[in-house]
Amino acid sequence: MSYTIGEVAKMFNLSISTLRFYDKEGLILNLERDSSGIRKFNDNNIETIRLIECLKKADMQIKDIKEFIHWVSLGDKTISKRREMFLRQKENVENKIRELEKTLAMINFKCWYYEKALEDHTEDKVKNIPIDKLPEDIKIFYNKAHS
Amino acid sequence: MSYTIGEVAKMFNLSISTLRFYDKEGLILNLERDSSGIRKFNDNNIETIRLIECLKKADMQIKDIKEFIHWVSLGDKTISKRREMFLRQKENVENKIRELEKTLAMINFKCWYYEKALEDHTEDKVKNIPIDKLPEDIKIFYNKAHS
DNA sequence: TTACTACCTAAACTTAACTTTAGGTCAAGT
DNA sequence: ACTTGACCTAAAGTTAAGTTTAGGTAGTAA
Repeated sequence: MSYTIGEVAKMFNLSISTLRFYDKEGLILNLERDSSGIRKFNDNNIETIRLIECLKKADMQIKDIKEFIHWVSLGDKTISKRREMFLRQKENVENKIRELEKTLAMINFKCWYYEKALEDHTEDKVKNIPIDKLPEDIKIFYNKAHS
Repeated sequence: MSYTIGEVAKMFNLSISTLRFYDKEGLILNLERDSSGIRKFNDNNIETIRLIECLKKADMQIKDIKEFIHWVSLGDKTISKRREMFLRQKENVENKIRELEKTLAMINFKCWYYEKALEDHTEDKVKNIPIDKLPEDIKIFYNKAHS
């Protein structure tokens, strides 16, 4: 199975120029072309793009993804390096999830706060509720957001 | 209680120039100065910075945070707008967490993959295991990453 | 008095990750 | 024959979010 750049762009919701940019950066190993120079993406290339998207979500930089791809091209002698990279990224993403859960707690607190302000037609009342007088479930959000 | 810019920078692990940049952008309302022009951050300003950091983690842009802060300055008549903004951000962050959980599944799969490759001293064996022959717990990672 | 540290401003610079532009090829349809 | 649409390249441009630079003030410590 092989795909054109336009098909792949739609598949991943990336722009065509982004895919060309990844290719130019050397992120997509063994990307073949037809006789007139048009890129033909195979399933392996698709998996690479899925991986790139994954590593981008983990906030890895292109230059580091590039380095990883280079290790792949060096074969079995870099297995250990690559494993360590993924172990680091695992930590990374786990931390990021924890951070986002704190962020969500802050946002949940604010949602409650503005719900209350909307009921009261003013912010003044809810603003002055001391922390220990907050409803128990809301106090949990507040404390998580400030931890 | 009031704090210098250096103290606040340490408190949030931000650079001093970042805090000045936020101030210049108008993100910190009612930030006072002493007689020689030195910024004095009060508890309210500190809460604002905590909020900015939270909204940044939700991937909100400075210009949108600025808009929100502007709404705050307009008082009670913008309560509804502000509430809607937090409701959108809640969706946003929840999606982000779901995405990161998918990312984590991919990374967990890769960790297993390279663990196996390390045992085998080669990638060749693990690379050729068909999806339906993967250990059940690993198949879960694989499927989640490809969902 | 001089040195040090922490603060200040305005403006120029940086960086990553694309995106846009300008100009071109190629196959298919009318 | 010609137009359309999808592809191509190299190179310049964009954008956000800071960071750095250059030059200055103010309080303290030896």
